[in-house]
Amino acid sequence: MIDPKLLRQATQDVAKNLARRGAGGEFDADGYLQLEERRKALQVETEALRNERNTSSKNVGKAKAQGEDIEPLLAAVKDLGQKLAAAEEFLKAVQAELQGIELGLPNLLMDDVPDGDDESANAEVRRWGEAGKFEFEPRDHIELGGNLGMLDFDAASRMSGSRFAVMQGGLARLQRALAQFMLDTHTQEHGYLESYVPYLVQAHALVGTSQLPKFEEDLFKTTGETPFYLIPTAEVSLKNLAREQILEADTLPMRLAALTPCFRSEAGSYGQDTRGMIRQHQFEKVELVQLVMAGQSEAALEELTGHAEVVLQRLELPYRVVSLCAGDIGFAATKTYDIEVWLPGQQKYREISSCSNCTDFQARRMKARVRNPDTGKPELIHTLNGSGVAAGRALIAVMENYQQADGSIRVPEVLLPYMGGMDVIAAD
RNA sequence: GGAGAGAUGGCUGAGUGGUCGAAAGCGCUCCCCUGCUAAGGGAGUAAGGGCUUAUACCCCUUCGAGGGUUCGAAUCCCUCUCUCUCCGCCA
Repeated sequence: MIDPKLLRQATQDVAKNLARRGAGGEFDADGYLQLEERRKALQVETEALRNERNTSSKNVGKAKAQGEDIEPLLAAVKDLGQKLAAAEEFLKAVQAELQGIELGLPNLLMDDVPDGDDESANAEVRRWGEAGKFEFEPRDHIELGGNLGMLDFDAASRMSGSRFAVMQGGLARLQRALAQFMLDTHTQEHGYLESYVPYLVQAHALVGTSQLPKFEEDLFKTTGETPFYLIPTAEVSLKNLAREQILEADTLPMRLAALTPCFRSEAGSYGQDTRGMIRQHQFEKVELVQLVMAGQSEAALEELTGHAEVVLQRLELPYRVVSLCAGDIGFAATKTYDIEVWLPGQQKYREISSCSNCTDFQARRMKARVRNPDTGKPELIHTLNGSGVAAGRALIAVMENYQQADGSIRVPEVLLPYMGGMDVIAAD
């Protein structure tokens, strides 16, 4: 949520910033200001009425204590209650309407976010590694996995439908090895606290991280009296650890990491990446989260992105980092770097990590604060997150980049300790 | 699933209809005292919002959540949620 104070004091500036997002940034500034005018009038009126009622009631109490006749006092406040109730109802409605608007507005963009409508306008920041030269025609992961007999989409679809995969044998182990390696790297070298967190959360947690109310269709939801949502990313669970907390300053920056499955309904992505494991309803991901003091989030974004890059560097996977343009950047982010890994089978760079600075946008929704040691006052923290990285996509990248002419897959050096002596994944 | 107990400020914990946003303690901040340290004395210390140039004053809200009774609710009534203990079941 954008700071409501900013929203009403610098409405046109906010509108201008949001407009950079194109389709996602619609904001009826005039309508908002009108509504805000009504809110102000109603709130002032309501609070004045409440003040009157409170004072009167106290006088009743005093009079009663002194044994005076309270009947005239009671008569004086008789119709106050009704007026107050009516005012409160109006105010509540206007506030709800305002909040609805506020919850639907995306975060303000940082100035250095490039202009543009879609991913074609994303700006490449840097490249690492040499996009694979093969002495043979590289296969994609679908063919590789199928030939190995370790990747089965048919079996998955028979029980679960499309966008699921079954992996077995060396491939299943390779994914586990990747996840372990990533988690170890981040916890042992980058200072992240390994965390096991709920995979099912309630709506308010998702409102906090801003998947709700706007993006409900992307989520899986359970039935029952209190519905649960399956987390689309561990970002939700990790960030909500700070929900409704006033953290001590010396606990920041807080670096949190978790390996979890992620569940996405992929509504609206019909026809995109229907083949293979790129876009699944369920996938494993190591997520990195940082909770920092305001003012430190810009540096933290660079750092966190670097942490994700280390994983790809150790795996010797070529990648590039792009800064997402205004039209492509996520709802909660003020700035996002995507890390795209080279996939020889597609001859393309594909997203494997997305690292975002969400400033105080989510913290405001979650009421996640820190006590500023200088002022003694609570202030909103800044939240950041990034994949470190998506295990399913890392598996694809390893398969395609480490494939050999005979269709076997070499195990990357850094994964050997996790593979129980297996250095090549080959068909039986 | 059954029975019982509970939910109050950063923490512990008192408070059963009216100057209670809330005793006391801990913690924290500042001051005093004392060679240092320890101990001691004093003062201050909830959050959110409104108004506002203002982090000043003033006002409103909040004692798990939501309803209700009342001129007035932390306190009474109803519903819900969560936590703890015991039993049952279970990985």
